[in-house]
Amino acid sequence: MSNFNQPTLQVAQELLGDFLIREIRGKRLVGKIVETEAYIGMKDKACHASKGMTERNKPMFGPAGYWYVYFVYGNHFCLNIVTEKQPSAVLIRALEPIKGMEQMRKNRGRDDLCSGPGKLCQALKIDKSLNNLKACKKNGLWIEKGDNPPFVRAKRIGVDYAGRWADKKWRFYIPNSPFVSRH
DNA sequence: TTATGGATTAGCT
DNA sequence: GCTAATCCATAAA
Repeated sequence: MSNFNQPTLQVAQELLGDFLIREIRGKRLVGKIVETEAYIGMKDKACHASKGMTERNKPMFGPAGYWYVYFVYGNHFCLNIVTEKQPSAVLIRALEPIKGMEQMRKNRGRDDLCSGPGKLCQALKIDKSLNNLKACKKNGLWIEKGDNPPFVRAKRIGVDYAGRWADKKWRFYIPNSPFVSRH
């Protein structure tokens, strides 16, 4: 996946199997993307952009291919890649750790490394300093193409407040992977 | 200036 | 299965 300026559902599906690469002081942490969710436009009540542009969500109103990182529940960061023209993004929910597991384990303080949006941000040291930066090597966080695996689609998680939008099957993951988030 | 609640996680029953 | 923890962004006043 290199062009994020295309329909969000398509980006969310094509990202599965791609590699998320984090480079810190020359050291690389690598994970394969195994779970994503699409948040699409201002009508989608589950999407932060549905309330209009705010200080927090403004990266989604910018160009595709930029990171949208936000803080939730007083504890956790979530990593999204901005897509297409309308304010939309794909939430990266889980990774299969590929490289740099020792460092991830240090960052996390436990063996459960990347099986959730908050977990993978902690494992890869992703925080608001990356917010609204382009996904490229220069910024130390980018995506490289991998093989497209078979996947299934399901309802998004944690958005029950969004009414009928909560029923949209806009979550994609690799079935039977031990690395996807629980629930 | 104050109040509210969340795109979660960890720990416990 | 259930829920406390935790704090920033947002909305209300």
